[in-house]
Amino acid sequence: MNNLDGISERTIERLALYRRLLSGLLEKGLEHIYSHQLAEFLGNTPAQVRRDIMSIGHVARSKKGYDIPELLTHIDSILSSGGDHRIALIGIGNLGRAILSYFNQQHSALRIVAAFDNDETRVNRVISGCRCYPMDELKEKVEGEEITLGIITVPGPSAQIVADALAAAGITGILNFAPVPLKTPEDVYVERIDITTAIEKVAFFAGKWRQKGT
Amino acid sequence: MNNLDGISERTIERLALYRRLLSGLLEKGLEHIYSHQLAEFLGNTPAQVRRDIMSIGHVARSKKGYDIPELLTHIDSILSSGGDHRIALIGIGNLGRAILSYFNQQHSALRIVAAFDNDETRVNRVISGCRCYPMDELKEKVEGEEITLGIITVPGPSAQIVADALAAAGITGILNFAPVPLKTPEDVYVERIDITTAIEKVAFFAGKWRQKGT
DNA sequence: ATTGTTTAGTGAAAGTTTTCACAGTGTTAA
DNA sequence: TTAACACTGTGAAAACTTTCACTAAACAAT
Ligand SMILES: NC(=O)c1ccc[n+]([C@@H]2O[C@H](COP(=O)([O-])OP(=O)(O)OC[C@H]3O[C@@H](n4cnc5c(N)ncnc54)[C@H](O)[C@@H]3O)[C@@H](O)[C@H]2O)c1
Ligand SMILES: NC(=O)c1ccc[n+]([C@@H]2O[C@H](COP(=O)([O-])OP(=O)(O)OC[C@H]3O[C@@H](n4cnc5c(N)ncnc54)[C@H](O)[C@@H]3O)[C@@H](O)[C@H]2O)c1
Repeated sequence: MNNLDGISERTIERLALYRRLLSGLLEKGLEHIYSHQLAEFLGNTPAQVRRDIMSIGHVARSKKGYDIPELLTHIDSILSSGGDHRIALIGIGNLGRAILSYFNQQHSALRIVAAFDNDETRVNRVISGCRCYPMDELKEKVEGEEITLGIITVPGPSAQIVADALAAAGITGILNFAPVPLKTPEDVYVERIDITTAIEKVAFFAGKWRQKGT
Repeated sequence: MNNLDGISERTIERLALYRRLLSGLLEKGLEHIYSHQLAEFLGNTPAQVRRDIMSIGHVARSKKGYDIPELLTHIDSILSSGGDHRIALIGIGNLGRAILSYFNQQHSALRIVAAFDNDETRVNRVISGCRCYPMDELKEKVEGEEITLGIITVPGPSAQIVADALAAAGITGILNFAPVPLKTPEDVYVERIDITTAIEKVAFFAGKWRQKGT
């Protein structure tokens, strides 16, 4: 399922963090960085940093730490090796609009190019530079605009229907914010972000820690 | 760090899902459920369901499946064993407002009772039933309202400052949406949700799958 | 009652991820 | 030129998580 080329799912997540961090450091004019510095920034261990970097086959030319532009280019090439993606967002509610406004300020390789909703008062306009369409144009636009990923921000009860529509339209990856697990064909990769669960988890562990020590 | 009472971090996340699911099933009048049915709903395996349930020390009275009200009560007692929590949200931007509107429609044990921002045009009003205050009232309100958790929805560059302020005010758990890792005292539990990273991950794996098979 | 079926509970195996610890090597300073 | 040092790359161990596979017990049907 995962683990392409010996790169684990967790490592991919951290590579995205390294990229963002390195990119910022580069802008500040930094040229080199040690694994322990990266670890310090990311809150993990130097050993993990080295193993992550090792797993993409990177070899530092010198022992003055990693060459930032080189490493950045390398990580970038791994992360973008899945190809370019154009994204559709379904569910132009509070969360959907927040994501639209955030996302289309930045990021060039990953762009939300179309948004959809079944509430007709929310469509046929432009939000944060993104065109909004009714649901019955989904398949047409996905195919026409060569959209490959979908972000689901509709209420739980509608999420499966939307996922089915996305899969039928030929999308291969979904980011699901609805608090329900989705059933999709095997060739659709699904990632879920469950904000409510995350808060419940914090509540549990924060409470436990308060009761005990560390 | 984690694994209180032999309950792993992953299990806690799934318990939150079981709770939500069972709660819905109970409302539909269902009384019993088999591990394989739970697994079907959650997209995992019956063995994992049984192990999760076992790990909280639950014992099914009969073999007709789990008694839903009983199991729900038990899971609830575990998840709420961290105590009640009142929550502060910092950063009344697009994402912050989406979370406010969503959260205060539901959930009684976990409530966002105050929101904060350093932009004075955004404070001293009520959004989705939640009072908004300027940052300099943070400590006072956290102490006065007995707030124990914080949700950070400010831009990356401000997140650490806000985290420091929350920790100083005595908060024990943080949910961080800003795309930067936070440094906090050991007795503050931090969970991060990184939407950008999640999309990059989907892009990577969806792309890879498209290139290969499964 | 008896028998066959089905399911929860669980030790042990398998799989995954993180951490340890050290060999090898570039770097620096004398 | 050499010696001391510091850091990377990595095999191996440890820690954690999931899955397998079997036992025992409840249940249903006869
Ligand atoms: N906002 C949050 O902070 C938050 C937190 C946790 C979970 N979520 C989840 O995220 C999702 C969106 O939350 P929200 O607050 O933006 O909700 P919202 O009600 O503001 O927006 C939902 C949007 O989806 C549209 N929609 C409904 N059914 C549809 C369908 N079948 N096809 C197309 N569009 C449809 C609605 O018209 C609406 O515009 C929900 O599943 C919610 O549970 C949100
Ligand atoms: N909106 C999204 O979909 C999205 C996606 C990925 C990440 N994020 C992250 O979530 C966070 C919030 O995103 P957003 O879209 O709501 O941003 P936003 O700009 O709409 O809102 C940020 C809010 O924080 C306030 N703020 C800034 N500095 C502050 C400080 N020091 N103290 C108190 N308040 C302060 C601002 O006044 C503003 O109201 C950001 O870190 C962003 O990177 C958001």
